[in-house]
Amino acid sequence: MDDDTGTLPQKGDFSAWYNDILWRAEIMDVRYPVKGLYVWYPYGFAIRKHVYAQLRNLLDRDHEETLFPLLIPEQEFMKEAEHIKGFEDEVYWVTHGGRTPLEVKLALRPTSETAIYPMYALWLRSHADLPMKYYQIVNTFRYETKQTRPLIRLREITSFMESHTVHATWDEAEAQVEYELALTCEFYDAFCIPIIISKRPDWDKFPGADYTMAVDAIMPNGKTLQIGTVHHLGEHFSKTFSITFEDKNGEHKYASQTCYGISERCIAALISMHGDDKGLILPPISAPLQAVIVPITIGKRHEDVLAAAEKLKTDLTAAGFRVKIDTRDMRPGAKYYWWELRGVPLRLELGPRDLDAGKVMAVRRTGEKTQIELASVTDEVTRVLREITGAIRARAEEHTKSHLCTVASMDALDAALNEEKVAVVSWCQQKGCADVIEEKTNASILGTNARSQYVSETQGACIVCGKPGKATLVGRTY
RNA sequence: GGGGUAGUAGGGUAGCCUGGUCCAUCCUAGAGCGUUUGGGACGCUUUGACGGCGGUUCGAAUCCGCCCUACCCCA
Repeated sequence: MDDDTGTLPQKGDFSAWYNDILWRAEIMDVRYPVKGLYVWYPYGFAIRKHVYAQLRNLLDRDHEETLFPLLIPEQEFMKEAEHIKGFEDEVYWVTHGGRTPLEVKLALRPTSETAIYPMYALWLRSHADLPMKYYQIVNTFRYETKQTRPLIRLREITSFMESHTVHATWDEAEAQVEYELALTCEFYDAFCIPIIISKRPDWDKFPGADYTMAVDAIMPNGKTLQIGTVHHLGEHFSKTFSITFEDKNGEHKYASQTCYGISERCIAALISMHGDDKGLILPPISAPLQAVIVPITIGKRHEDVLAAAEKLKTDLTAAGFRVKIDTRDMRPGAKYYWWELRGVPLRLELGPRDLDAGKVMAVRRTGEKTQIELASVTDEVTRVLREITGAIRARAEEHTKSHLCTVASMDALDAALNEEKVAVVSWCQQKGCADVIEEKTNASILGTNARSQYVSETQGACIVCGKPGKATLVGRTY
């Protein structure tokens, strides 16, 4: 393959690859003239639609979807002290209605606790109302001061799923945290994205939470991307917002709460984890088009081939697949590259030769090329798409496994990080030792209590002070 | 938070210091016509820009001011 034909940067240059593929594959347009705000192209939005449909399916098992306002009055926003401290530098304020200054400033939600919880206080009366499990998928605004990146660090998060649950006891809320972590695992597994769950250190938890469980994925360059969080809020917010209920004995008690969030970073992970030098690779469940039919129309067989392609499309569509025929006036080769860039999992090439043989050429985005019988095409496509999903998952797992290692000294940690790996070290859980680790390695403590099939819980001596420590993830982060 | 560099058509560049053109230029970019079509075809025709607002000037992509945006470095 000629070097000068591929214009997409190699995936090894991940940052350039990522920026380039977003517009080449028509996912996001970064040219909107406000910093940190980006535009979804229709193709990108179609991917989003399928990803979020899956998220809704999972949540709808036992949550209910709702919708709260974008604007939050200042006095509500300012109620919970820790929460304010965490967000006040990043809040956009609406100060005017037309030309009239507002008496009460209105915050554009950076997250919705302070919009939702005053209403929860009104809605919750009795233990019979519990548990309450609601979620919404909305945009949120944060005035990011660090460098913004499409889908990753945004001033308008366009697709923030936030779940807010209320429970009678702290233990029930804790069980809910576990349940939502399990949902997250299932969600990411559907898109073949390996994740690592860990408990964030205290200084990195959500402002106003008892503790934060975070979900990270390892990007191609070894940096981690936080793609989900579940927070146990304890009674911080219920005390502030008077979210109380009458228990069976008639006593008034504060509720215990959780919140849980996933944003369009999940799509950044989807793109980054699976794509290659040729472009996107979309797991079939997320692909706007699961198969594209490229008719090879030569000479007088035009009509025969097109008719056969139409029938093939009709059969596959009836079987529930998302399929399109590419009838554009382009050479077939150009179409192949076009759809490979956009990550379509399966290409079906249908020409006169195939037609005579009663077959169609099936080319997988993951590499293999086989002939399948037209007579049993829906069964074959079902099987092939399942195998493609399996191949994508295996590749992602291999990548994640190869970017993780366990080390026992600062030097080894530094070396591992420079090899673009995430490391597991023993750490005594003292802030002082964490500062030493973070400063010397220019990396971050991700968390403890790691849960991953790739990381084993180990006990050992803290790599800084030598006291007994716990297995802790350290990595460079986005 | 502090500092630096930059913004020219769909994308990429030159021009700017030293203000003055009828056509600036390159492309896997756009539009049109024709010949093509089993892994990125070719010919011809053609469109299109100086980030925004204001200032200086007979005249501004070029000089000045403010703003917006992007990228890089340092905390």
